[in-house]
Amino acid sequence: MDNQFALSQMKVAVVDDHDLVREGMTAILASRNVNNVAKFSTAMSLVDQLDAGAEFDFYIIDLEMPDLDGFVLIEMIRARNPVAHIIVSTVHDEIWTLRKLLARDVNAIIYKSGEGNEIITAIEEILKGNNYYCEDVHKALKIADDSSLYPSTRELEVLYQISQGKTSREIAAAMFVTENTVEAHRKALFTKLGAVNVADLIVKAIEKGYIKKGGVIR
Amino acid sequence: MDNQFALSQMKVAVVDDHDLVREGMTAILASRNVNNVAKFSTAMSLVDQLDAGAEFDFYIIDLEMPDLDGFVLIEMIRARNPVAHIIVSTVHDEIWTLRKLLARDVNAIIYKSGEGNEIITAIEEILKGNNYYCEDVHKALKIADDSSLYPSTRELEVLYQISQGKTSREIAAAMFVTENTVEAHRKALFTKLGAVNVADLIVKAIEKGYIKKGGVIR
DNA sequence: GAAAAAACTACGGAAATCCGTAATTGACAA
DNA sequence: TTGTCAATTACGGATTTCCGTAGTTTTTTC
Repeated sequence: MDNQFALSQMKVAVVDDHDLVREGMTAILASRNVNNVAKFSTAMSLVDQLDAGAEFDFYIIDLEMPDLDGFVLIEMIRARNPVAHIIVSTVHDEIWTLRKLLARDVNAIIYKSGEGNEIITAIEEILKGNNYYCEDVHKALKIADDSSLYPSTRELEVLYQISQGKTSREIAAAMFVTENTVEAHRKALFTKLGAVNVADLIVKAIEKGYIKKGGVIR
Repeated sequence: MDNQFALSQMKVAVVDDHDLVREGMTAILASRNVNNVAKFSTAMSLVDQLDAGAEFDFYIIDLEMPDLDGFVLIEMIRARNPVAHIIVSTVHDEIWTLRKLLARDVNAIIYKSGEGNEIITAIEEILKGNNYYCEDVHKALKIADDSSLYPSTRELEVLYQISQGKTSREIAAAMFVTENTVEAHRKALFTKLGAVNVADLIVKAIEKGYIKKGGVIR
């Protein structure tokens, strides 16, 4: 089987609300003779097409879209096309996001900041029967698996409460534990994130993706 | 003078280290028959070309590049081509970024998240002799001009230091003022951002774009 | 079923924060 | 020129954070 030939035969759906990204992705695919590309600026427009009988070999999707949560979209695609090859192109390196994507067994994860032809590599690997996760994903997961650096669930709960402006006393009340316990978790967070005070803690937590802006940690 | 004709005649330089953005921008320009586009993945590769005698009508540049600060690039372009039309395409909505861009009198500011053909609008406006700043820029500046909500320069300096994990005492030493002064600025920040403590202050400051989150993200 | 990790509790004390309130100086604008 | 505003300084006191150290209980994992 000629790989180059197989690649150019693929039907691809690109879902991204950013014009720039959508056009860029299409241009990169076109440079490898992948011309059968359908562009969608909203999640629902793709779902509508699928319900109307459309089928694609690859779905390149963004996680943040105005009309639908990316994870919901993944499940909607899978419901309509169980063997769908799903490639997630994102800017999120939060460990939660990655874990949720792996749990949903997406076929590839690449960052938008990566090299353009990484998308080609991803498609080729999937055609060979492999999954493709970019280098930074592997790195993030490696760090996360090192529990000496990665906060526990309980600690992340405290972290979230801190980010909401709660004091240790308030957090203790909300979590039904003593203030001492909260202080212990707080202490663990400091050492694990290498922070010197709350301000530093919050900055580092956001940098490392433990807190999303305005979001909930799951 | 036919505007459509003028547009398609333009020589454009696109500088962005992201493959996706560079290709996307080029594709959008091509859709309006702007085909004389040179792509640069680093700032210095453009500067080298300029030194070798190249000239462009429009420079579409990103602010964050691995090899050179965006503001430095702007000045290097202007030094080589004083009447250069510079369009900044960015993700930064921090108010001082915008202020610095306006101070350097760039011809257009657009966000990467915006509509694709906004870049066309920008070029057309510049050809008419106007500057073009996207809607969100106007909004950000409007909020910033409401001084009752917007921190002063001095307060922003303190805010930055806080985000670096510095204590009031350390900040006072660094800024050559008393601890009391720092506390006063800190207090003003709290009321202006509506924060209840440092953790909250940092979260809100990042949300509002007063602090950029350096490092890990993207 | 034992070892390891996570979760919880405790406490004393130093350091830093947060709060209210108030006053002075200099610059720039109506 | 008079008034507003940014920037500065001041202080006492309550609250909260931060640090070190140390122990118990529960849950997970091999």
